[in-house]
Amino acid sequence: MKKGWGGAKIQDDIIFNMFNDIQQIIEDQIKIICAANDIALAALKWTSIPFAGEWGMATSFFQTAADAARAGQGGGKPVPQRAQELAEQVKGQLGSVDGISRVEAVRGYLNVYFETSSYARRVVDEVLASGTDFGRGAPKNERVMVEFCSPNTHHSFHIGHYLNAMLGESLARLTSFAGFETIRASYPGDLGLGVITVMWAYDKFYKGQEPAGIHERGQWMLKIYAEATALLEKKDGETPEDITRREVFEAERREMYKKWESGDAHVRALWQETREWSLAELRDILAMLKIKIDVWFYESEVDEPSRKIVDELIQKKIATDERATNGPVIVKIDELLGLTKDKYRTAVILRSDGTSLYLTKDLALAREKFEKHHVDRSIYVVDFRQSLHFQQAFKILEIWGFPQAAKCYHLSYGYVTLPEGAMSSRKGRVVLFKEVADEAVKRVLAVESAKRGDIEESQRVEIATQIGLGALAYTMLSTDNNKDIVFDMDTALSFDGHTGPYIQNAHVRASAILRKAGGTAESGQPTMFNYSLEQKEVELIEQIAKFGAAVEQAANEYRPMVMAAYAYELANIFHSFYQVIPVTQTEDANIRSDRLKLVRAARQVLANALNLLVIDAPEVM
RNA sequence: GCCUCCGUAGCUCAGUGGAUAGAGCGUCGGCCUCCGAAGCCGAAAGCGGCAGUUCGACCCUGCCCGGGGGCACCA
Repeated sequence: MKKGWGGAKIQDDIIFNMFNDIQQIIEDQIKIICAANDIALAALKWTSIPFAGEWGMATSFFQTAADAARAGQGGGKPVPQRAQELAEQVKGQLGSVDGISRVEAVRGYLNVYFETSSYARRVVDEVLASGTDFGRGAPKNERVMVEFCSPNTHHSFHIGHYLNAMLGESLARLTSFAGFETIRASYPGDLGLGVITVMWAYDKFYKGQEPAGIHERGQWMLKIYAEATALLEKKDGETPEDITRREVFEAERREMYKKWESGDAHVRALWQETREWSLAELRDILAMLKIKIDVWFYESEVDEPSRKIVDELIQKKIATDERATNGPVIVKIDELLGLTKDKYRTAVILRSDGTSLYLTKDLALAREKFEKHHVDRSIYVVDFRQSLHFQQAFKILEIWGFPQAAKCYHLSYGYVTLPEGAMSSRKGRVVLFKEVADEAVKRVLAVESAKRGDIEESQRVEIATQIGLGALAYTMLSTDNNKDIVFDMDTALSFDGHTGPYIQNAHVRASAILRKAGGTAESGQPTMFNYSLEQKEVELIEQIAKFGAAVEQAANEYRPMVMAAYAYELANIFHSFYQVIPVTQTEDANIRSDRLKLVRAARQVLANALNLLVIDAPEVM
């Protein structure tokens, strides 16, 4: 396990969690054989056999051989050679096991091949019996809160916010599916200088001119922000008049900030109105993305209560009060921990003027999450620039005495950059999500109309929306979160290859086969698989069986990308299967029935995986 | 200076302490009288550098080189 909480290490053998009874029998036998031959067996680690087309599990004897060599045993032979001898010895003495077709010893490995028919039956029947619950983890008795989708108000929703939303929602679906009780929380930043800047410019230059549409208004506010920033910014070659004007503007903005803080009725009303515009846009986009936030924390509502924790931290000798000398209240984290090098450094938790900071609020909010919402694990989906902030916050929570601090996790992610460089709200150079989404749907619709003129228009639009958003979602989730995503419109909206639509298309093809076969034609038949399965069938069944392990890994490591990779792999195998394995045209009725079941199972797992990626699974496209 | 993330094929990205390092795009070459070609099959091409740990390192550790981010009253 690379990341995530300190839970149990993910075992490779979870891949075989449907068959761990068989694995246990083999393991017990190996132990008996080794004991009988006076071999000190090292811990057995099982992996899947890395050769396509055959299905089984493997373990190596390198560690056991190395241990023996270190102990002066093994006759001084090279480790690989000795490992091979051990593998052969075990193979020779292993009795026949029900469900195992054959065993081989190769290059230090013991390969145990499953008897194909019985495993195919188990996998396919399990999927069909569980349906949308296939792959769901057992209840973990822990409550997880995922805080995500926390844009600042008074700006429009851009693709950076969209990346955050997709990461958070996918992660929430993953933790929930893996068995954790999951709460989705949003924490919009609805105060601060950026907010005041927009209000000032609106009030002074644009009052009452706002467009009616939710998104038009959001984009319009972004334009105002960029304009206001330009007006307030020092520039080269300013005339004295320019400077005077700029200073007057700056004074007006400061004045408005003060009025906001003192609760001035006009400024507060202006704030409420403009703030609501942003929140309305946010709610609209969340609805479009099928994201339901459970708990809303507004920065403005955390601000005042957060100051109360400062006294407590001073009392507990965690914080140092320097206000007597016109200083702030600080926490000398490194000093408290006795660290000599700069690591967590010193954090300010209250300005010298008595106002709170981002950190103050996050500390107060964390306590509320723990005490009021009884959160055991707290995940923050916030970009990587704030990693020091969260390290400081988590460390202070730990010193403060919250055991949950150990289970706080900052899911950081990289920038969404444009081919021409970084986005910048201040410069107004941002790619707005709504524009991209509209363009995506438009492009898909063009393809759709050309290929599927037979589908009626209203349905075409619906499908195009599913495919367009699927392409965007997959672009966001298929790169690991610690890397920047270069957002190129043509790449993000491509529908070929390693994309969301490719996976959706596999689901569509599976649906088409089942449709053609006529509903549940195969459902009354017992699952047999008592014929010689083709390589692509075995590969497909194997990938289906790995779904539960992928869910566990993605949830445990907080990495939606793991699920994105799994889903692509499954789609890829299905497409290959589709190409070479006839299903509806199979003459043998029993084989046809089994293959239909396999297709139904594959479609189910594709749908389950897509759902975890916040992507719809259409039946036609 | 300190902390942190990153460096894998021309480009964008996966991946593993051990059996042949995988995809997509791009390039080149095949496949629609056969469940939909948003597809399939094939070819060329790769682990930044130097040490160390280990039976075994692309993976772990240290250093170096190259790039991003952060470092007391922004969020």
